[in-house]
Amino acid sequence: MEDVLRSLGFLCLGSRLKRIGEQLQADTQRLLDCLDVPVQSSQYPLLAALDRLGPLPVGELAQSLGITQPGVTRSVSLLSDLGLVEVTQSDGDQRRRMVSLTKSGRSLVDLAKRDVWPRIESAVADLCRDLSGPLLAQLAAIEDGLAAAPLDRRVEKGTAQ
Amino acid sequence: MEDVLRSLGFLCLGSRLKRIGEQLQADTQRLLDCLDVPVQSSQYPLLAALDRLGPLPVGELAQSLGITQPGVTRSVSLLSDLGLVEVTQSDGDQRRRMVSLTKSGRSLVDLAKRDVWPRIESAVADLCRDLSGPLLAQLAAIEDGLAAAPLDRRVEKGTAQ
DNA sequence: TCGCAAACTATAACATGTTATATAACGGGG
DNA sequence: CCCCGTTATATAACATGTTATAGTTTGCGA
Repeated sequence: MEDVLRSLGFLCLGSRLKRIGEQLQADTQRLLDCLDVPVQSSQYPLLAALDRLGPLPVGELAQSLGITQPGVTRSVSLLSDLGLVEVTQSDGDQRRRMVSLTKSGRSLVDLAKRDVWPRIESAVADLCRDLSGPLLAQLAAIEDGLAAAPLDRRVEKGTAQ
Repeated sequence: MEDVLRSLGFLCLGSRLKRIGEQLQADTQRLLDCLDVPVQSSQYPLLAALDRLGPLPVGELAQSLGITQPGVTRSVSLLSDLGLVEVTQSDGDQRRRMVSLTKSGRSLVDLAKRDVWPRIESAVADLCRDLSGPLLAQLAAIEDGLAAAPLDRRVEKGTAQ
């Protein structure tokens, strides 16, 4: 069965990038499920942003993640329900709501940084190893690579080094 | 403001690909809006699949697009409401529902193939021109390129050649 | 040939992005 | 000093992907 998105080349590049991204996130999610962490893979960028940049107001968090403010507001309230982040207003400006990691969020991030993220990163790096040449060829290689061995199968290989 | 996804490199590649894909689709949507076509950019792959492969049952359509069957079912019913595709059961197997372009869908695709898709393709090709090197570098170049001149600004340049 | 597992599609529930808009707080100019 | 535009966030409505599951047909095998 012909892969139409691939055949269309540049024309539907956006759809194709989204499709590959979803595949990667789904694979990552399976990894996380095995490791018994209670957060969707798509929430990690937000946690990583707070880890790297410290407490931030909603708007700046949105900017640093490259998504819109309503998206951040929703993720924050989700993570807040899970007890991983908290929202305070201590600042002088009552409009701004500072988002920060809770103790529990801090622990999760520290654990992830030590045990989980390196594995994921090495699995993805393994997938992308030796890629070169035009973008579309690299994308095709990633798709083929994921089809041949999903990320979870690349983790052990990656950490064995 | 640091771009966290970019800093994280391979770790959040999935999120980053999705973000770039969404950006491309949004830019494409703006192009389509100018040209007064009544369909979201994300529906074009389905129409293109029917154009390339002819009438297909829902399941094969899903396979050729690399998305799940419920996603196709919903898009088909949306496009069917717009009168662009139709669903028939003529086949021997009563479980299968063949999806095909209507006359109106055929016209839209023909028009798009002649007037719209070449412009989009050349704009994206322009964006990706001269890309080379490691994947992450190419992605960064695409993001920078889109920030500097969104797709709609690249159309005239592209068609002028 | 009857029954039941497999195959195909539809539906429900959810995830997470978007745009548009409402609400509340800030702060400058008359 | 108050009004009003600007800024920050929340909410609503929608788009479109997913997984899980229900409901029909089909067709094989006892």
